[in-house]
Amino acid sequence: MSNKRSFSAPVGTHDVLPPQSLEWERAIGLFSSVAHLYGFGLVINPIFEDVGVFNRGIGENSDVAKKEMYVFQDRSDRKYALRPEGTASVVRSYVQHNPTPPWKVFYVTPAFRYERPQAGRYRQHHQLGVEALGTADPNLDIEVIAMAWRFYASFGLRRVDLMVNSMGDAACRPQYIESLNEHLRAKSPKLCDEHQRTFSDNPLRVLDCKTSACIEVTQCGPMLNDSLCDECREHFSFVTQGLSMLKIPWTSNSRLVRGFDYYTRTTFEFTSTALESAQNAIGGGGRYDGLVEELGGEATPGIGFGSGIERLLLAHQAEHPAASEAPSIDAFVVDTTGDFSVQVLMDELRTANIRIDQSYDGRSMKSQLKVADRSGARLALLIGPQELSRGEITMRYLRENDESSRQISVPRDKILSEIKQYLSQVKQ
RNA sequence: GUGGGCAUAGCUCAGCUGGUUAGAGCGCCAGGUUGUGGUCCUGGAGGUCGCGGGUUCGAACCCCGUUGCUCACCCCA
Repeated sequence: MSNKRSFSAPVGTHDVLPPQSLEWERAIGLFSSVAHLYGFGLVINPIFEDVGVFNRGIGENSDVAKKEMYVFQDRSDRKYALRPEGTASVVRSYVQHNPTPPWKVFYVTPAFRYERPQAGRYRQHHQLGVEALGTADPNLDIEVIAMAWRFYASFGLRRVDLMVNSMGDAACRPQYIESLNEHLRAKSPKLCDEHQRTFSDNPLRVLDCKTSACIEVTQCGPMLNDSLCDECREHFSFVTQGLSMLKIPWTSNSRLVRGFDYYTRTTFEFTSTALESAQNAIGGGGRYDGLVEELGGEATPGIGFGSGIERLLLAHQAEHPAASEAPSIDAFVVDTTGDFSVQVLMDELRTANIRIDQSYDGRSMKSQLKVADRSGARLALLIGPQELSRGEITMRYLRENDESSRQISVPRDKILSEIKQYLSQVKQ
């Protein structure tokens, strides 16, 4: 042991190691291919931005901007923040590059928020998501939600609930907020302790409050979906009809107020009913028709969706506790000769897309076979002095039980076809 | 920002009202079989009992502090 002090990952962050990282690869790979099915292309943005991108983007009064951002100054005293979510960065890059709309992109990114960690909540978590800018067509809302739905299903999640709502737009929301504010002001002594003080900062947040006091007050107050203007009402009804046509089950939740200020019209959230912890939202999103303008671009509508990878994996684990892992290599080379020809053999097999591993440090055959077994490989390729001198390889079937047919001798130049044949036969 | 629980081997954990060389299972390494894994048997390595202080003849155990982990509130993914 060294006497140097050691380090561990910062609070609220985690190392993802094999074999668990295989699940990450699966989630990201699947998401990428589903996104391509819907015409989205990959966008890669910096993980830090001028702090203004997020302050203006997600709203200075949001909890995230007020107290959860990782803000820092670099050596030239510029003020930056680690991205707390994906959308604002993507919109910033849309404004900067001015691509031809509709611009449909997907991303996979870490996201940083300074919060106390707990089950399903971390200081660095990871999100995958899509953004589509340049059209207010409600068909796009349907596609984005349907894409998320399809992604969850193909990932293996069945116990997912979808809630949708409309937040109104610049025409009708200010009026609604005003009437809600009036209602809250009149009933303010009946609100929960916190919202008695803070309701006027962002009255919509009170709708999201889980205390019975606030629920009682808001229940008898004005409802968002009753005060939508005709355009918003029509948009919302088109989206929900579309979801029903696609047989995607949804429920309307007029209390669904998401945490960022930029949302307009459609908002939605997916929760996993398999998750027992308090953090059961696995993804969500909505329309943000004012955000591009807010970040200095031409007025451009947009809609997006984001999902937390950690929560996806938690939900998957909750639904499939004993999911088995596919072996990650095909054949394990057991070599007791140390001859260069073995290195050449492995090179040849890998070139032919056979996944090969070996053990190191000149261990005994018994010990190497033990490692071969543990590796999950179906085949062991034994090469000792005898095989070497005869130009043969002993191919041992590690997953066969019948002792009499457990291994065969294969000429060196037939080994590749023999391996391929065996693997294709067991893989189906 | 607030509150609860927990820190003993790589992992999961035992360790009695404080008592002498700190344990188990799994994992790892080796041997039993000098060319054969997954079963079995034997042996081995691996711990300043999170860290610092205090009480005591004596502390993994009691007290205080501290750090970390964890769960919940708030909010979110």
